[in-house]
Amino acid sequence: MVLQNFKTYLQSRAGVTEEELHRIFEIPQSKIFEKGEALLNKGDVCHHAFFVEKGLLRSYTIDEMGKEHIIQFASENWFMSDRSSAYFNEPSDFYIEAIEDTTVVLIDKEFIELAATISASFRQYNERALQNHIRHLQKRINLLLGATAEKRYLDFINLYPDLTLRVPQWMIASYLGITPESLSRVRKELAKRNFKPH
Amino acid sequence: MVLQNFKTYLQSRAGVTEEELHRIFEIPQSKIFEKGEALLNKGDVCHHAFFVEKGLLRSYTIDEMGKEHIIQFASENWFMSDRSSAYFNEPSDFYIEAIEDTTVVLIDKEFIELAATISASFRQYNERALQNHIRHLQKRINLLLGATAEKRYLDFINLYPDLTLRVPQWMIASYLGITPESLSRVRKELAKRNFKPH
DNA sequence: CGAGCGCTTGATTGAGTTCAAAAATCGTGG
DNA sequence: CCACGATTTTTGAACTCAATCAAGCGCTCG
Repeated sequence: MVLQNFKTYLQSRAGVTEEELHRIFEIPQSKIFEKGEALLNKGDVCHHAFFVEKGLLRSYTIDEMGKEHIIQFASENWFMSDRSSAYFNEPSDFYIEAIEDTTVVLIDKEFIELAATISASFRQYNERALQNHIRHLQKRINLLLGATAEKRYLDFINLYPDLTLRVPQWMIASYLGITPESLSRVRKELAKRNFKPH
Repeated sequence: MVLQNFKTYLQSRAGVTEEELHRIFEIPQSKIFEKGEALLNKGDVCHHAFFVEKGLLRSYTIDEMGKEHIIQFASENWFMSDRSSAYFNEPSDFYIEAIEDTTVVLIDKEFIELAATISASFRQYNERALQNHIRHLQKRINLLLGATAEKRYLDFINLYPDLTLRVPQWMIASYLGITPESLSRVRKELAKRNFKPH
């Protein structure tokens, strides 16, 4: 059976037992998206959360000037979704796209509800995840309000050391809210000051 | 009885019935904070959500440079809390303070749980509020990533026309992530271009 | 192997900050 | 109710960080 990461995740993170797992696992479908392929387009209603079994996703918006702003990355064992769109059944404001060839588990509302019914600890976990999401967004706002380009980058590589290697630089720049050129200069400056990532 | 706003709110927004209201209303306490008084300090665990019955609150952080960054405002019929701190029982990263003399309803976990037990529609409403919060944070991140000072300000007065009049300008500037001087200039520029708020 | 994409580097520009000080507004005590 | 001190807002000038524009390099993948 594939989806080993997802199973392990449900057990170790969400506290779902082996037995519950069997009952839950009737449902989930997996799907492979190629590098560059879209999982969700602006204007579509988001019907799933995507659990990344293997690979790398990004979500992003495009503003009136045609510029991309990356909202989030998701590599192995992360979820990606447009919560607002899914919850309110509204067209999404953003895009979700595969940065690498990516295997995802499709998680729809029925799955969540079933899992929450079957496993109390899954329900708790889900609530916890929501709160964590808020905390994460809050922190990002704080960084954007106050921190310089360099601080934002340092925070990023600190928080997501694995992503730093896999995500193209211009996408990291977009996530940080700076231009690729600026990021290049920040990195140069850090290197000069003898900063070694990892 | 005071707390009329809170009652009306529960009925009209959260769909709580008159009958349920009587059972729920054993609990909530109200409290008055004077202008400038702190409702929550950094480092404290946040044990309540505050419903603003009358008045105006702000939440803000202070960064390493000693600069304030305003997270959120809350006037009548809004909630203010540090969700993360309350949920995870962690010391809060931020401050909550009264901008005007403010009457708040203190809402603790027991109240939420009781209300959710008694009223199904309250439970739904609460979930909805959480999702809305996420959507709101998301939007703010987008603005901070892409928009100029002017656009951010226009968005603000569009979203919170009432606050624009009651909140000191330097606080709005802090919320927008710009200096008071810059905001003053933005306003001047808008006035010159014959822009009339309201 | 060549075209395109991503990264770097340089020169220039510009939005917003900083510092300073004046003008306007607020609030509080007499 | 007025007056005075404090806070807020405005204005000006110099400066700074990051954006923009432009060009070149190197890699990859078709």
